[in-house]
Amino acid sequence: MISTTALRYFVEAVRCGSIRAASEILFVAPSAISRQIGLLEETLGAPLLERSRGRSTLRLTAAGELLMRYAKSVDSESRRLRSEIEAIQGLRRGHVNLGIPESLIRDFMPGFMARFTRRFPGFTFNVQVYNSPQLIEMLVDDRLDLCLTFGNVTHQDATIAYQRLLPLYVYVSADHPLHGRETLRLSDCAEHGLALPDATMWTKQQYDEMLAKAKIRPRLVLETNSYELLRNVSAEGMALSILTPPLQDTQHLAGRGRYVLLKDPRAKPQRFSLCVHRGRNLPLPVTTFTNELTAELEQLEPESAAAAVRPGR
DNA sequence: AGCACTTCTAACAGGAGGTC
DNA sequence: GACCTCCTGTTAGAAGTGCT
Repeated sequence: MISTTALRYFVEAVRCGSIRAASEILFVAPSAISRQIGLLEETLGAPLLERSRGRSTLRLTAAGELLMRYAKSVDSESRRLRSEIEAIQGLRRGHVNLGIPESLIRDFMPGFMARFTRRFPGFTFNVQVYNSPQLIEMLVDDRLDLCLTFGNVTHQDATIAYQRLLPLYVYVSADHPLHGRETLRLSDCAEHGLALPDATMWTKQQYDEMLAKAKIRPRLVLETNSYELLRNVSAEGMALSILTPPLQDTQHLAGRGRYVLLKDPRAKPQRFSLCVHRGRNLPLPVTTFTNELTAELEQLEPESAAAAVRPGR
């Protein structure tokens, strides 16, 4: 019998590329994950991962590929089961108070909500757009049912329903000298103008530390509390900006520029989380919405999605 | 070569469930 | 309720690997 915990750990380790990274997502020690995967291998009688110490990433064996396929089918079946149970319960109406950061206004959320309301036409929404720390405050005050945030969630009354780590990218306009590069390092950006978040944004401190560690004093062209503006001034060629990739690999999100992976040891990936109020008994419609949202987010592969965003129109 | 990062193993702790 | 067993977690230390 395959343990669901072990299967969840295995999937997360594969998704993160390392047991260490998975342990941060799952909030358990790396040894616990290693042992669960070891027990899975013992149960199935075959190695699932090609491990190597150091900084190389985990690789799936043939048996591991089969198990990943099995895990996806289990996930798909459980969603189908949930859907059928919802149909039995007649769950087609409800209201959701949702909080999202500005960067999701055009990336992912509109498409997801449209798909969701096609399935659940009786649902209505109130969507509030704020910075991540403000969203958490609103969540724990019960002004929101759930919220999506970037950055570490440290509030003791907020609990994380889903999260993943997103690598950092540099947004480069079509006519910029760095436009053709496959990857960039922080030192590559040093001689170009940068547009960065201002002090009201939680990412400012992270970026400041990152640039300081790289011994780079950026030529700051613009500071703002708007990620949309950061992206748009970069698209116009005014400056480079450091951003997370779009969650959805739609061409139109690339605009006039492209996202180039920031491949630098000092560039730590950003945490992207779906949060709910700890201990709060959520209404069934909100739980349904949360489950659907989580399921869709889990289907997304942000790194490949970002790589797929090619130089645009 | 030294450091940082990672995985693995052993020892131990605590919770849940079963039995008396 | 007390005791036992099993499961799953943590911590500490060893050892391998990659980067500078």
